[in-house]
This record gives sequence, C-alpha cells and structure tokens, in this order.
Amino acid sequence: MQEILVQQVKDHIQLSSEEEEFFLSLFTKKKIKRKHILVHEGEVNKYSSFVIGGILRLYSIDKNGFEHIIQFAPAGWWIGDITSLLSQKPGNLYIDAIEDSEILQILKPDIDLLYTKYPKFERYFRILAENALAAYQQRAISNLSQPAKERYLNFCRLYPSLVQHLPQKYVAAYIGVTPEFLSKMLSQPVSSK
Amino acid sequence: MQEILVQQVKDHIQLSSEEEEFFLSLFTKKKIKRKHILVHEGEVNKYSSFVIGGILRLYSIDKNGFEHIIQFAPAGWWIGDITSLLSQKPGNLYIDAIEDSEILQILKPDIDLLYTKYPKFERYFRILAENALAAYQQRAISNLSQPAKERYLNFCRLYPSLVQHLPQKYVAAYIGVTPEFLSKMLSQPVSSK
DNA sequence: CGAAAATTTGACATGACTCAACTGGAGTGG
DNA sequence: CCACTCCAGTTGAGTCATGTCAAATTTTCG
Repeated sequence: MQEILVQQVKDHIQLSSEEEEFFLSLFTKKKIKRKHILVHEGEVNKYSSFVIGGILRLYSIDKNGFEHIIQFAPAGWWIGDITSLLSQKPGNLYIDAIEDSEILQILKPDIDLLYTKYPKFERYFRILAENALAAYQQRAISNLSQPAKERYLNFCRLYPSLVQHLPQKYVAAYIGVTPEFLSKMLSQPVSSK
Repeated sequence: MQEILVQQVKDHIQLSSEEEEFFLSLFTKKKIKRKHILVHEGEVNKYSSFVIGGILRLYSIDKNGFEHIIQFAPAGWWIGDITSLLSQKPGNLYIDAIEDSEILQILKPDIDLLYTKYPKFERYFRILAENALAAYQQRAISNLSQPAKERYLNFCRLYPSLVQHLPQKYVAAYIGVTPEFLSKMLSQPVSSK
C-alpha cells in the first residue's frame, strides 16, 4: 500500500533496499473517516502526511466562519500546514478528510533524522517543494488576473478528475467565490474558452 | 559584494573554503537599470537570480494589458520564474528592475552541476523552497479570505521596508486591486486593525 | 525646467456577495 | 420500504465592494 510513496521517491532518487526500508519505517499508517478533522487551528503541526487513498483538504476558517481551501490532496499528494511545520508554532489551518481516506504520517523530527542519516532525501523533498512552489505561483497569477469564471475553468483544466468527486461548494471555496455565486455561474452559458 | 549570498547559505549549511569558492564561481554579476526587463514572456528561463542590490519584480501581464505582481525581490532574495526554470519551457512571466539593481545569476545546468559535485547544496535550496512555499500558502489564504483593505495592511505588516520604496501602483498590482481603488482606500479613515 | 509618470478624484457600471426561501437527493432509523 | 432529516444546490431581490473611464493634479526624473 505504501508502494505509491516509494515509487514517487524513486522517480527522483535511487534507493537501496536498506534506505527504502528505513524510510518506510518512519511512517505510520492512519485511516480518517469522511469529515474527520486531522489537524485543527491552534495546534502545532507535528506530522507531514502522504495520502494513499481518498481526498483531504487544507483550509482556513475566517472570522465570519467561512472556509477557504488552500489545497486538495488526493492519493499521491503530500499535505500539511507547512508554516506550522517549519516554525513549530501553532498553525491557523485545518485539515480534514473529504472522503474516507488513508494516509502515511511522518514526524518532523523523523524527517530531520532521515536527512541526517541519508542526505539524498534532501533531494526528493527539494524537488517536491520546488514543484509545489511553481504550482502556487501559477495559482497566485490566476487569482490576481482572472475573473471567477476563468478561475473555475482553470481549475477544471488543472484537476479534471478532482472536479468529478468534489461537492461544488468545495470548488467554490478553492477558487474564492461563494457557493451561490458558483451555482449561478454554472447555470449560465459557459463559453468554454 | 557576494558576501550576502554566502552568508545566507552559511546560515543553513557549513561550507569549506573550497566549496564556497566553487559555488561563487558559478555566478555572474549583472547590473540592471531601473525599468529594464531581465526576463520576458515567451522566453525559456535559463537563470536563477539572487539580488544583491536594488529591487526586482516578477509579474504577469494579462490579456487586457494589466500587470499583476507575483513577487518583489529586494537585496537578499532570489527571483525567477520557477515554472519555466523547472520545465525549461517558455514562461509567461516578466522580471524587471524597479530600481537600479545588481544581481548574481546562475545557470540552471550549473545548479545541477553544483548538486552533483556538492550534494549538501540540495539542503540549502530545499530550505529556501520550503520557506517560499510557506509564504505562498499564507498569501493564498490572505487572497481568499480577506478584503482589499486587510490585504493591504497585511502587506504593510509583512514588508514594512518595501512599502516605503514602492510606488503605490505596484502595491496595488501585488494585492490585487486597481491603483485607483487603492488610492481611494488610503484616503479614507484606515482603522489600523 | 519640462515631459512623462504617478496619484487623486468623481460619476457611473458591474461582478460578486448576502440573505432567505425553495428543491431535491442521500443517508438513516423505524 | 417509507418517512424524515439534513445537506447541497438553486434561485431571486437587493446590496456592496471594487472596477472603469476620464479629467485634474502632483510628483518624479531626465
């Protein structure tokens, strides 16, 4: 079941069976039921999580009680409040499961241990962070320069398989509109480009 | 003049003088005059740039000709269209100098060479990417959940020294409002929190 | 000093939000 | 298998935040 993680790592660095074994030994498997909260605002994030099944989301709740989704994480994705993870201070984000899900968790200190013992893992996580960075830059552009309709189309182009599974209101909370407004948008003629 | 770069690297990894020397040998110093364009949409980005003086900006131009700023880079910051750098495909962003500036440039292949020769540099760039990632996550939250006035105050809190130097319209293009609207906002009573 | 760029201001337009009511499944318990 | 509830989604009327355009004014910098 953790092959998906190992496979992903091996796409970037070569692993001996000893390294692979040690790497996997640092993870704990965990199941999360739909709607269960994994990380709560105010907590110090101790774990990074790799999704092996289901879908999770990373989001904030603003002062008016509205949710805003920073990231979806289907199988094969990492998820975590990186600000809290790095600073080891209480975070302001939530993580919960949109569907029944299964994840592999690794403790922050164990990642550091991993780097110390096998520095080659720095490479994997560097590449991971750089790719995520590129994605966030693209999203920042989209948020700044496009109206809601195009942000929606953009999202559909980028994550076609996600759009199927997600309740519409989550898509709204990701692209930054109210569920009502998204609904109205979709009922109108959508010039598909 | 490149001490600022070396110092920053040394905050994260230890360097022998040989490593330091090799590292620096990969960079080319370059001056850019105010308003001069360093990177143009449609180009494949070959260089990553570290700013040692002045201020640069990374931005896109939308179909209506409006500029949207992704990032400012004062001295001590890295700047580059990471999407194009990683993919080695033509980018859709611009980089130019807001003031007369000076940068150190390193070629993508030379970074890879550096990783091969001294893998410890993976660590420095991993940390760099992770910190940038955290900043982009925070910005995504701010964009999604806050109205323009708070995004402005947020920006002022985060980059107080920048706000001084920047023409107001650049701040507007960063927080995602028109220059006219920002001007109106500022002329009204700003409850400072 | 003079031209060009940045900022301000005002009238008006509109995209997106609010609130509230209604519809239609999906899941649950009897 | 029905009845009930509970969300998600829809729809509409009214409002608000922000944008547009254009002109006037100030600042910047060559």
